[in-house]
Amino acid sequence: MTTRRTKGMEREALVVAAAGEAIAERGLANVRMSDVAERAGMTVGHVSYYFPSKIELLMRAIRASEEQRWSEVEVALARLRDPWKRLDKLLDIAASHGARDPGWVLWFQLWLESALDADVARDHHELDARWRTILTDVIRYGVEQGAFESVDPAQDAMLLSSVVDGLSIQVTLGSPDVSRARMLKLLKASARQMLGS
Amino acid sequence: MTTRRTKGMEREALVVAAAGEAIAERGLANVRMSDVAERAGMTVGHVSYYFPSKIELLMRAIRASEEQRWSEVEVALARLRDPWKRLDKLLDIAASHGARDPGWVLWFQLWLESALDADVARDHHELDARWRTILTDVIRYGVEQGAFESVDPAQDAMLLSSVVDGLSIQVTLGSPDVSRARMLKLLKASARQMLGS
Amino acid sequence: MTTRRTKGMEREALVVAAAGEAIAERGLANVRMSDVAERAGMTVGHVSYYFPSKIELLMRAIRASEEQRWSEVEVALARLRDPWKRLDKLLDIAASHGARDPGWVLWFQLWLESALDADVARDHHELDARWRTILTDVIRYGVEQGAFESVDPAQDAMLLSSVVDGLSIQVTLGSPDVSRARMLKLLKASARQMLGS
Amino acid sequence: MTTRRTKGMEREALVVAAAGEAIAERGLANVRMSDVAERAGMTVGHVSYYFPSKIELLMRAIRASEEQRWSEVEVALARLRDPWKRLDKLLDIAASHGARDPGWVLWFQLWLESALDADVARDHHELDARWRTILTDVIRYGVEQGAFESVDPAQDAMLLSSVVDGLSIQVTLGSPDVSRARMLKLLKASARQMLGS
DNA sequence: TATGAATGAGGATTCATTCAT
DNA sequence: CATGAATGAATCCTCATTCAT
Repeated sequence: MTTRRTKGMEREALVVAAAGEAIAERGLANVRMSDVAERAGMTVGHVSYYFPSKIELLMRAIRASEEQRWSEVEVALARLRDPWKRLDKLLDIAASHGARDPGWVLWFQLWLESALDADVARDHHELDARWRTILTDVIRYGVEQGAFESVDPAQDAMLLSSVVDGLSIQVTLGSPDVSRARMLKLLKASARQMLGS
Repeated sequence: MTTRRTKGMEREALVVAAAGEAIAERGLANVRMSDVAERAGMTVGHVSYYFPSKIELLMRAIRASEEQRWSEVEVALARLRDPWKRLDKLLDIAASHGARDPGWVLWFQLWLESALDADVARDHHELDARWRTILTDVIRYGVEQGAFESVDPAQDAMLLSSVVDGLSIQVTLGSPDVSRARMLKLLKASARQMLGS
Repeated sequence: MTTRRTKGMEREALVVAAAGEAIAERGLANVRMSDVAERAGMTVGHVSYYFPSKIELLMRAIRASEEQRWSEVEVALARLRDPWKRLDKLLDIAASHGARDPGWVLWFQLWLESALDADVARDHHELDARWRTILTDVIRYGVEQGAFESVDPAQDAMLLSSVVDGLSIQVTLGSPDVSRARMLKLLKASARQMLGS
Repeated sequence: MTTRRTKGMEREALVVAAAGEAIAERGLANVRMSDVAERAGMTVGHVSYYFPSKIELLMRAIRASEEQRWSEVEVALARLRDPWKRLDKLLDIAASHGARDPGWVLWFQLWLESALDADVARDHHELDARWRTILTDVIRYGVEQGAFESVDPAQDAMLLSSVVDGLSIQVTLGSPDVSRARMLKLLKASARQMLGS
């Protein structure tokens, strides 16, 4: 049963997804409303009908991408009881999945735009804080379970997520020096040194 | 004595510097040839005369910015004999100097463009490798002096520079959670844990 | 008792009124079907359902506005027996009521459109002639009553209504030189010089 | 000798003239930048190069049209010594020259826009005041020469120019009741009644 | 009747680049 | 070397109108 309402929402999500893909591939500045429209299988006018301004559409796209990854994390972590496995899984999901990882390219975009526009910066801080909260929670869980040693979980999360960012940049850019496998090894080693008892 | 040649080079450098500033402030996509021209005190036509294409100008600007920071590093490190002081100084120069640090905004731009364009990616790797080489050399020097303990200086440089990147992103974006002072403290602590004997 | 028919007519009138207000405030060219719809408390689709074309709606709006003022005149004049009072009252109603008087802004619009479109010009002449007829009748009434002296009432009406137009333009545009009060004084003085015996 | 500068000014004037014609013929809202460009024999981009916004171009066009008529008046009046001839000549130039008189259609446009936009209103008042000043000066000249009788030349100018406006509207709209000849006769009669001794 | 999603033609504006001077 | 007028393609956005529900 396809009511008008659900149809509208489906198409809206379609547009957001199309925009996300396009930005990850070509970069915000090079994405045309017509590219998004074409990808979403509708007319330019209609994309504008949903999203009156280009920047608005793009912000939505980035947020949608992150929300999807968050729920992925939630599902994955809920299954794991062992603190180390839980942490490893989180790093696995959060860190870049390889050259041109769309999610990470969106972050590159977000960093740049945040540096230029205060409104976007607010959005960035929110998204960023969310990831750090997730990591902090995982660390706290490990401490509670007696598996991790951490005097300041929030600070450790900050440091660890910085390493995730730094190495993911390399991986996303296809650095010859850092494969995804090596990145994960380094991340896990860092985590063990930081939290291991 | 101002020959035609030196005059030409001066103006060229002027244009490159102007472009760098403009990109750091407004972002590559929002910089117009006329912005650059205005900043450099010349006409659009003349900027085009020096740099036939926009993208070429922009790449030059980023490279010039980095080269300046490298020579800054070279001068500063040459004066210091103590390995820890040398390392601290390097981190001090390399890490972000605060919200909207122009040099770091250019890196944001570079990461993004590298993800989208293979030619730019090559340039990025070169610039990035250069920084890592500098850090590796500093670590090796510390090991030679008996001050640092490092089995794999290149790998430690990779990890440490990742933390620099990750935290500098926060500082450059004016994160309420990471001031420059706190970032430097965290960086030094990380370095000590990593290399301290 | 609200039959389907009366309900339809009510809503149609609502749309026409909304259109009139909108045009007076923003000008025909800047009025969107959606503006009218919003004002009338219905959807764009529904406004289009009543008025298949935009121009048609707008013409209707102007005519409706004038018809309302005519009946206002009719009611007011019927009560007055004294020729001078009747003339003064007519001038009072017909002349602009101040800066941005909606009725007069619609006339500005009508003059412009009439100059560009022969169909509209026909409508304008009709509306304009109607006003002049009303004025001519008032003058004739004054002559019959022995109060006015006029060899050619139609010509006097033409002249007097020209002054009304000319001064009302100033008042509607908020000219610092002509307040509504001063305009009325000038109008009455002109009338007395023209028709006074 | 065609320098770059004079060439630039010529083309700018060309654009302004083209815009004026186009607006008078089709109305501001229906004039496209491309219409103006085509008329002026250049590209749309170039018209925008001279006039960054449409409204700006249009204001310039109206002002240019009036300035031309003012200098026409100046030349014509300078030749005439007789006060009545001078006044008649002014009315002759100022009043509408027939159906669709381009200058008057521009005034229709100006009245409308002034009612909707305060910035335009300021411009209108300035243009309008200029005409009234010219008329006032002509009346004062007549009084000085002992030919006219006027207690308040400014007020008489206001009234007379109102009649000019009111009748010119009729003539410009091709009213079957007012030919240009009849308008001029009425205007001169009004002037004589108002100022005649 | 009433809705509002969808269309698609079109318009203003921007801007890198060229080129005559 | 230097200018800046001129180009014209490209792009975002608007909006009257249609039509399935």
